[in-house]
Amino acid sequence: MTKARTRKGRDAEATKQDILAAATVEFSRKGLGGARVDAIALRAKANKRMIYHYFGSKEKLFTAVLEEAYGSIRSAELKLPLAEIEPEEALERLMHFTWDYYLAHPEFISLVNSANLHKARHVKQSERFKTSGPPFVGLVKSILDRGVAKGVFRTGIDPVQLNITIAAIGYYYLTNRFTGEILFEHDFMSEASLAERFAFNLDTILRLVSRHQAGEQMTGK
Amino acid sequence: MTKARTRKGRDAEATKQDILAAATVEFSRKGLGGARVDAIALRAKANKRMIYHYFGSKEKLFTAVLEEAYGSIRSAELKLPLAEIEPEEALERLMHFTWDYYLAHPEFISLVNSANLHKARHVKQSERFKTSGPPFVGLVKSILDRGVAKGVFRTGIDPVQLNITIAAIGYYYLTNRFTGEILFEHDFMSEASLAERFAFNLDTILRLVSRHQAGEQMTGK
Amino acid sequence: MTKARTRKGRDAEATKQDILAAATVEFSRKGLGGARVDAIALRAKANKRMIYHYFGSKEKLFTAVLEEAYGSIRSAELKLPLAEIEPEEALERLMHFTWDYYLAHPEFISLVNSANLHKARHVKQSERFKTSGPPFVGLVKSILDRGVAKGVFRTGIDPVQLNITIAAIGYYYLTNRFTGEILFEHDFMSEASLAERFAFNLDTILRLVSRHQAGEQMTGK
Amino acid sequence: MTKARTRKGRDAEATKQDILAAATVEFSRKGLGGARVDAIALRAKANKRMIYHYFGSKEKLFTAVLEEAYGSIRSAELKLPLAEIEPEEALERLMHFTWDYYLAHPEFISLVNSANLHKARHVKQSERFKTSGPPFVGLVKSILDRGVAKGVFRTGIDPVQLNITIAAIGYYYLTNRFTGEILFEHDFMSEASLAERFAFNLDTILRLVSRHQAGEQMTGK
DNA sequence: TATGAATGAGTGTTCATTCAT
DNA sequence: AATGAATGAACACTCATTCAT
Repeated sequence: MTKARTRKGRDAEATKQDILAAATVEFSRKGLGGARVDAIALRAKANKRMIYHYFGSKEKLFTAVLEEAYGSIRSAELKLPLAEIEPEEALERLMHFTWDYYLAHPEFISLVNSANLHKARHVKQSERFKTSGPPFVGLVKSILDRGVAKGVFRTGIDPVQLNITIAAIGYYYLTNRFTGEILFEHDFMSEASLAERFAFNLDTILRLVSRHQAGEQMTGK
Repeated sequence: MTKARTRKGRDAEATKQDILAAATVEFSRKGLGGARVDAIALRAKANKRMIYHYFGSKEKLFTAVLEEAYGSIRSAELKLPLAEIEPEEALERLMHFTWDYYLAHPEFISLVNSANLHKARHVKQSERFKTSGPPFVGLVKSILDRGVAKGVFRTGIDPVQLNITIAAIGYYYLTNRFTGEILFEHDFMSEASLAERFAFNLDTILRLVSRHQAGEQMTGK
Repeated sequence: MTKARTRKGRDAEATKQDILAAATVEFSRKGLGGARVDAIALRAKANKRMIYHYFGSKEKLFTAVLEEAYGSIRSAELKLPLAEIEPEEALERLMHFTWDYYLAHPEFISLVNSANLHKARHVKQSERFKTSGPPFVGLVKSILDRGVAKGVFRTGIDPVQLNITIAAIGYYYLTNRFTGEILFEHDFMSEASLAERFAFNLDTILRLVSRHQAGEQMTGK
Repeated sequence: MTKARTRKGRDAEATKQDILAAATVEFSRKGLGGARVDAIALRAKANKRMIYHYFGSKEKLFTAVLEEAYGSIRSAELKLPLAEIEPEEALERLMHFTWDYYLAHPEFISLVNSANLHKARHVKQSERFKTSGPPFVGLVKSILDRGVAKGVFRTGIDPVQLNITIAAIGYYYLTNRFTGEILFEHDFMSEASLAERFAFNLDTILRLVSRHQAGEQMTGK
């Protein structure tokens, strides 16, 4: 309401965002090499020239897309109210958040793959990544610390490794689901399959961090 | 005469292998969209026309590369003498094999990423994948079964999920090491880091499958 | 009120002049085809739209630049007080003026080259060139006439040809100095080289017009 | 006859020459910035891709054109049998050659202008220019020396300056003929005008080098 | 079997110019 | 009078693929 913009193209910031959104889709679907600037312009309903006006080049646009993508998950993560709840539940919530974010933003996974295919060259060039503020691993570390203090988590668990493992067991399942479905002759994306996978992952992590192991199965399906 | 003919035939096969090897490198480094047929021909020291002669098109060459890559890891895996050893050690050996294979064949990881970026379209088109024989999950399943029978592993563990997790915790660490090193401000590829990661992964899996949990730490660093 | 209006009017004229000056630089450096409207606007610190407002198009701006350039040398030439001095010295002064003007305004030479690359199409379209007043050749003609009357210059010298030659021997040296320095392995722009060239040119012209030739060398180096 | 080439495009050297010839025309007419690669390909009846295959880039093609252009005039000049004739006539023949070459190859003049507009950057990059062999100024120098020895030419004339002046008085007239015709209201390219100009130039040079001056006019029209 | 030459359809990028305010 | 936003056509250059031998 407040933003009674013309919406017919004369809004610089809106155009820029349209391009960024379109580029996110294209890059995540085709990769950096396979994405077409023309296709991005078409999808953004913007003139191709505007892409160069606002972003300079295809590569710089890719960098901007990565900045946006990492920025989004980061700020969403920081909004999680994990400090106020018990460490066991906080860990579960964090895993839920990660898993749900991957499911809601499949383009994020593809973009991370693309970024790494190019050895994170674009991320390294970025200014915005340099000022990324508090260490990424902070959330997990504080949960671990609180769990140890409470006596429910083991000591000596490296928060970086745990962080990576939490990401890995969700990420890998989703990004490689296409070859996975062929190799394992298993449906990866049905609601039941997704629930099953999340439960398995939660179990994996809880067994990894718990001080005492509670029998055959720790979580119900 | 026969010799000359044989030599010619061998050269043809050698050319084909050269092209395949060169394509493997190019596709893994640049992705399908970023790889260049010219670059592959140059690297293979073959005439570009030979690529079309032997493989038909860039996409079919990519398919052939994937077939070769999956075939290689598969046949290496099948050579593992796991049936003859205790299940606990067999599991550890399987994890070692997976980890070492990823380290020795980084192009395999990139190719799997590329295959999935394209929704495994090339894998689906392949004839050789259809006749891939015994289910991929067989190894893990038999180890699990033997461990349960022996009383050292829990019952009810899904071998598919376990298989995926074993792959995930190694694969993710390696494929995303470039962005990982920036985000976590951590060296991912030093010998110590690699050893630490493997130990952590082994610990993760052992805690996941074990019937009894043995205190604070199951494996030494 | 009047002041404000006047100021605005002045700013408009100033903007126009800024654009013209910037365009002169760009066109002389890059040629018509190589000059960029953006670069001209940037250099003039003016909005690109102003170029179209004041000049209509890139080509018309080029025409305006040529008009300005020719107008400047013309009016400077007309200010020379050659009628009051002896013909020999007048000729030398005219040559000095031409040479110094070329040195002080290297962009003029480039613009003339560009104008001729386009077969003087822009000059022909110009209104201001049509009303260029007295024939260009007048100065040289009157000097020649006075020299003949005084008995120091030969008769029958075509003032048009002489005019062209005076321009040629300075112009060519300067405009082609870059390839010249390579071909002749000779420094063209040092103070000594410039002085040497001017002396040679003066000698050339004096020998051409003089009635009597005075031995081995007419002018000192 | 010996070259029974297919002439339907399968001759690499012929294609290369066609491109070079077409580029010479385009660059001389439009300048480096104004020439279009498409237009060159069209004129050469070659595929645009071939330009890049053989020459690498537009700029490198421009360099090749310059090399060819300078090479041509140079080798033509070297074929002149000037050593066997009297110095006076040799000088006249050299001037004739220069003048005729400019008339027969107007593109050469334009290319030299373009080369200098870009500060001879392309010439400097060229390998072929570095091995240009005997000094360019040699012809004029040997004529001057022989004239001095014979007693018909003055001593102390710098062959470099003379060389430049011989080129200048022909070159300038031709390259700037378009603006010249407007400024001087004079036909520059009629047969009579060309003859008049050459006579004037010959007179200029002969008066410049001669030991004794022979009255009002040295050469007949 | 092998290859150098050739190509049409793109591919990222830039241009002079116009629109809307 | 002045300007930031936008555009379509063109630009230099590249691609996967085919031709001719």
